[in-house]
Amino acid sequence: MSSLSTHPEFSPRQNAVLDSALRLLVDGGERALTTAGVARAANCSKESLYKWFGDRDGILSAMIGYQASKVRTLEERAETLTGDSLRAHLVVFARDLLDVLSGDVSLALNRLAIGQASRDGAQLGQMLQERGRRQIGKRAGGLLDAGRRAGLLRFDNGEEAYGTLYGLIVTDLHLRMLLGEDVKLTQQDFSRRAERAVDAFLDLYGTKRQMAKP
Amino acid sequence: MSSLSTHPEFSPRQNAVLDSALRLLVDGGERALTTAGVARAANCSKESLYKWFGDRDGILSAMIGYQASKVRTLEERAETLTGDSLRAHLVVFARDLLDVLSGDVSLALNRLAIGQASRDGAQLGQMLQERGRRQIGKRAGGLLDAGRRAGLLRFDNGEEAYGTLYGLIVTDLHLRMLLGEDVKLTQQDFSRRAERAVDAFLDLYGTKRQMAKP
DNA sequence: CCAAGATAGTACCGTACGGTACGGTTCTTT
DNA sequence: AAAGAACCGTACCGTACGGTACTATCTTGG
Repeated sequence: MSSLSTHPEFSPRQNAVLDSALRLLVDGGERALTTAGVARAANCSKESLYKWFGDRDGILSAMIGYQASKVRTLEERAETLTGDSLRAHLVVFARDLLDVLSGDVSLALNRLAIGQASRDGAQLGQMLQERGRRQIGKRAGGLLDAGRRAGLLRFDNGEEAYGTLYGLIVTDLHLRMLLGEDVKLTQQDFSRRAERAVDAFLDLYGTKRQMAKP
Repeated sequence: MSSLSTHPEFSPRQNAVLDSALRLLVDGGERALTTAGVARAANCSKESLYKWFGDRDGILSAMIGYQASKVRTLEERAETLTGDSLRAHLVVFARDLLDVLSGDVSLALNRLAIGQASRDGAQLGQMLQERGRRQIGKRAGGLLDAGRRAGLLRFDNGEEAYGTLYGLIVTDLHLRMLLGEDVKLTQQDFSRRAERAVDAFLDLYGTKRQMAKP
């Protein structure tokens, strides 16, 4: 039970502790994330940990909230869209999405939340969903809406269109990385993957006929 | 360290034990999967567990191998393909894929493997990948190849085409379910989702022009 | 019927971890 | 400067779990 509702957040000192905890989680997985370990890594006492975050679950929640607050999705202004600029914006979005999903902190937190999903009624999973996907989904939604207003895209259901775009970009890559597949290997392919996905998406939802691949 | 290579598998009694263990895992998550718990649920002694499976990790590996051996992907013969029958086959495949991914045992095992991914060098994750996705991917590959031979599909890279199909079908649904989102809710949408995904796929890779949605 | 192996049930051991308590030190406030 | 709060470091407690040992029971083959 942590207060993650409005914007109380935490003090700089507490954020530093959360940073250490994230580092610990990334390096050693959940098994390494013991209260004693966090205290040692952050040079703080266990007593302070329990005072600040309540219990271990409170630390986990705080870690997710803190990380989400760090990864602010930059809201880009996309006016005067042309077919080419829309495609370029979409490709950038796709690359950013892939970069976020393949980040070690993101992967570690997703693993953590998935591991706890059957325990705590998916509290952490809901947080990740809310703070992570909703955020980046909003950015994509804005982009898609702008494309539609410019007459470049055609769709009725924005959520569905975004889902399609997401699926084309990510496919089963996220799951494979979560299962432990070497991330470095897959990262080399990101640019090509982003472009192919966007091309396919424009094939499906674009109003202008895309040029066929040779 | 378990011997999962060829086909030694396990005795009926041991399979029954693995069944109990899977039940336990599905009901209570990994925390509930203690050696004492498995022994109690299966009415066997801990000593037998360690004799048969070596250690706790051996039990986990055996569970994955056992479950994979149960879910045999039926290899369907798809000859004399027409445009309609190809679409029908693809829709069936999509539904089957969604059903498999949303199965409680599948979700529990994926959660388990993901939770261990940072620990054991992704042993379990590799097993799941190998036994799970490769299997169902082969079925899809056969279907796609048949479609291409019949002149109904056009693609150079079968893996890529399958990846696109997978992404269109699943999008981020698998991850959401792994994070704890209510599965029953999403299951209602499976038929529609399967059809939409296949339609989009045929839009991208089909040779005949699909009819536009009204 | 008996010996030998396998297994269930239980008791036991060591360790690791979540959570609490406490003494000593530093920082803040008045 | 004194008083008080915050905090670090450590010690401590209870429990839970992985793994082992032992005994009683059951099965099986001669």
